[in-house]
Amino acid sequence: METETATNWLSDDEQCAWRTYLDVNRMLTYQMEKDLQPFGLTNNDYEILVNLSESADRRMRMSDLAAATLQSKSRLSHQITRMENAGLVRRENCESDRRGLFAVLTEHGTETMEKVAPHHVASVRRHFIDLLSGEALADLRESLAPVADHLRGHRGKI
Amino acid sequence: METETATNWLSDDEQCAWRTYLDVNRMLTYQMEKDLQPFGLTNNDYEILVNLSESADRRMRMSDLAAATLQSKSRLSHQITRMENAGLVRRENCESDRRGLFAVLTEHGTETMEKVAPHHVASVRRHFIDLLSGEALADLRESLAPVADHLRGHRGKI
DNA sequence: CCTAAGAAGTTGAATTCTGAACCAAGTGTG
DNA sequence: CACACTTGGTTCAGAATTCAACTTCTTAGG
Repeated sequence: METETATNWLSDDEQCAWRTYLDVNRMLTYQMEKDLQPFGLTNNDYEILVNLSESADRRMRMSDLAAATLQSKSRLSHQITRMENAGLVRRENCESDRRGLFAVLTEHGTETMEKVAPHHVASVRRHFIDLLSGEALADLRESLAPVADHLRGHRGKI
Repeated sequence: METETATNWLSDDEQCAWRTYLDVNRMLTYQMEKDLQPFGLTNNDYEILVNLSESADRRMRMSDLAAATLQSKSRLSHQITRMENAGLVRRENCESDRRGLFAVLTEHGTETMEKVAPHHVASVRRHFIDLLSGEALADLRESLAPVADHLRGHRGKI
């Protein structure tokens, strides 16, 4: 009597879709990183800058920023230290909760963001957005949104 | 006279699609990593194992493996060293080109692969494939394939 | 042949990332 | 109020990654 459940392997089509997805993923990340390099920024740096620049007062609590970027507190702490040394952000105390800190975009950080953003958008267009039809893009969003929701609800679980 | 070209910012829809894509990307990577952890493997480890196990004689030249996984030679070298220490692969000399080395799956590597693969497939299904309809999956593949081709042709360029 | 150029890999130092341990400050409960 | 518990964040040590030499072997030219 078979107790082990037979593995539900991926069909050829599924396999192919999955691999394509993985490939795009990796190559796109790689390319974005390359396109950011001339400006002395990494993908991580840029993501922090985006998050801060879109927040009220260009500031975010460390833990919110960590959650938003799906990084560990530890990693974010290091990351912000580096960006602080680069003059892009600074840490500021939180009045209402004295354990807390804000990461705040500096003037230089803001300028950097304004300078780099157009190039980054161009890069995103060139290597992704503009290669998809409007319909394909809409489909992509609709297909991926439930996946995103699923994964968001799954944080930290097995 | 304006010499600078106005930036072609992303529309709301484009922005949303792009962010969803990025989010799925990050969360999915994270989740795959977590699901592999109980087996003592990382995503990188697993990818190497997949590549090797699908190759003739369960072996690949170091540089081919590096190209296939989009890693630098250096990184792959370190990675293989680690996996060698874990008994998953071994290095073997190449007869026809004495500079060359093969990374070869060991018996233990093969067994590990056989043990882990079903769980990994289940994970891929649970967090991605099974959340998409067959049609969505086909669309995804068709949409992403040109992106993959574009990026493949772009390796290393600005 | 002999040499220069290039390809295959490795190595080592500097940087980044991870995970656990830690400190300090807020929260809630009897 | 005092206690334990949680939350916000940093720090340290160990592991992984990057980057720039460096070694060995191959190949192409003269």
